[in-house]
Amino acid sequence: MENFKPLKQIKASDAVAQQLRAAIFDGTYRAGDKLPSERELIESFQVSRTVVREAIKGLEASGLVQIKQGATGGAFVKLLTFERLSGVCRDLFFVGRLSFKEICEARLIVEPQIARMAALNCDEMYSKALSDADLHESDTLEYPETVVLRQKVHCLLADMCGNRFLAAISKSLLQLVGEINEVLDTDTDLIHPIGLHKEIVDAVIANDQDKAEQAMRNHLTEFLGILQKIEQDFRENERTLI
Amino acid sequence: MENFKPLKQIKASDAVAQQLRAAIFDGTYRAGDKLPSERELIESFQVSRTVVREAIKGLEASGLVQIKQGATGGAFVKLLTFERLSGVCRDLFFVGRLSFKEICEARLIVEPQIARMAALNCDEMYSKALSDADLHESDTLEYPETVVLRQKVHCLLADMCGNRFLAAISKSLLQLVGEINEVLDTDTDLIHPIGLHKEIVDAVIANDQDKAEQAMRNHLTEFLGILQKIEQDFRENERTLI
DNA sequence: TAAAGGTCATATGTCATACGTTTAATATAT
DNA sequence: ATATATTAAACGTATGACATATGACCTTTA
Repeated sequence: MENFKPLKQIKASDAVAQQLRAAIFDGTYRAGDKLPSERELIESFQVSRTVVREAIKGLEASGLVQIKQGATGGAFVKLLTFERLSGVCRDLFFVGRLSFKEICEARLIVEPQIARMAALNCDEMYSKALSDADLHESDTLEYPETVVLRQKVHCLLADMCGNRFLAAISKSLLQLVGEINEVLDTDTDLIHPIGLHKEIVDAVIANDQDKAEQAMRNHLTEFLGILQKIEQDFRENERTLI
Repeated sequence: MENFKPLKQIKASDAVAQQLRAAIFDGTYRAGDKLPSERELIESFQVSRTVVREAIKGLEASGLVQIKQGATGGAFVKLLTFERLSGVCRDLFFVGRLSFKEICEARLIVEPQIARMAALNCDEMYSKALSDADLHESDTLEYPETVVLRQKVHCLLADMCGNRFLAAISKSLLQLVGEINEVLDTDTDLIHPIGLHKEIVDAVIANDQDKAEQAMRNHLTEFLGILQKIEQDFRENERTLI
C-alpha cells in the first residue's frame, strides 16, 4: 500500500567521486586542470580525508585523472584517449572473455571500412605520411620499435578515417594483437614481411575506396590467418605442457 | 659510464592492486569468488588498511570487483561484461571526445555485419526468441522498459553473432544511443515505430545473410538519420539558450 | 655568475586506532 | 512458531601523526 521507495545508501566516497566526475564531464575541470587538493575537497564536501582519497583513487583507476605527488602535485584531469578502451580490451582478453579469433574477426570487419574511409579522406599531407610510413617500415631498430613501425600504416589509416571511435577500436585491437604476438614470440619479419601494406597504401593515396577496402581485407585475411594458426598451435602445446 | 637504473617507486596501493589483478587474471580468483577480507590482505601484504582499501577501491572502479558490506561482505570478482566497455564509451561521449555522428557511423558499420553473422547462426531457438521479441515490441510498459523492448532485437542479434567483442561494441553503442535519446527527450514511438525490425528478423530467421545485412543497413540508415537530425537541432537550440 | 647543494613549503602516501554501519546468522522471548 | 533482540563479521568513516616526493627559493662555492 505505502509507496515508499527504498533509499539506496550511497557511500560517501562514491558520492564525492560522482560529483567530481560530473564536474569533469560538464567542463568545470578540463584536461590538464588540477582538481582541488585533498584538503580543499575535505572542506568543500565536509568529509574525512579517507573519503576524499578513495574517491580520487576511483577516478584514477577509471582513467579520469592522474595523481602526481609533490609540491605541485594533485589530481590532474587526463585527456581521455583510446588508451582506456584499449585497457578494457586487454582485460577482457586476459580474463578469457575474448578469444583471439573474435579479435581477428572484428578487425576484419572494421579495418576494411576504415581503409575505405581513409581513401575518401586522403589528402596530400596524409599521402606523404603514409608513403613515409610504408617506406620506413623496414628500418631496423631495437625490438619494441620495429613493431610500432610495422603497425604505423594501420594507425595512420585509423587516424585518417575521421571517426575517433572506429579509430580507437582499430588501434586497441592492433595493440592487443601486438601484445599477443609478443607472448607467442613470433618473428615479425617472418609472418609479416615488408611490403604487405603497399597495395593498401597505393589504393588509399589514389582515393580508390573499393580497392583500398579490398586490399585491406586481403591483407588481414592472410596475416591474421597465419597468426590464428600459430596461436592455435601455441594453445595446444601449452595444454600438453600442463 | 655508470649504468644505474632509475628505480620506479611504485605506490604500495598500486602494487597491491597489481598483484590482486594478476591473481584475478590468472584464475586464482574467478568470477563470483571473494577476495580475502581486508584484515587478511593486511596480513598477507603487510601494509596498512588504508593501502588495502585504496587498492580494492581501484579494482572496483575499474570494474573488476564489486564490494559488498555486511557480515558476508567483501570484494567479489565480477564477471567482466560489456558493461565496462559501455562505461568507457559513455565517458568518452560525455567528455566530448566522441560525437553522435561517429557513434552512428560505427553502428552502421558493425551492425549490418552482425545481422549477417546472426543470419548464419540462426537456429530454431534463436528464431523463436527473435520473433518473440519482435512481437512484444509494442507491449506497453513503464518508461524505461519500453526502450529495453525496442532494443531487444538488436541485443539478440548481437548475442547471436557469435563474437562477443562485436556484441559488446554493438550493445554499448545501442545503450549509449538510448541514453542520448533520453537526454534529447524524443518520443520513441514517433521516431522508432513498431515493426521496423520485421524485415531484419524475417531475413535472419530465413538464414538469408545478404538480405539480413541489407535490411539492417536500411533500418539504421533511416533511424539514425532521423536521430542525427534531432540531435543537431538540439545542439543548435542549446547554443541559443546559453 | 653559474652550478651545485641545502632548506622549506606543500601535497600526496602510509600507518594506527577508534568508532559507525550493514548484514546475516543466531539466540531469545512471547 | 513467530517476532524480536543480540551478536559477530565485514566494510565505511573519522582523525591525527608521520613519511615521502617535488618544486621553489636560498646559499654556498668554484
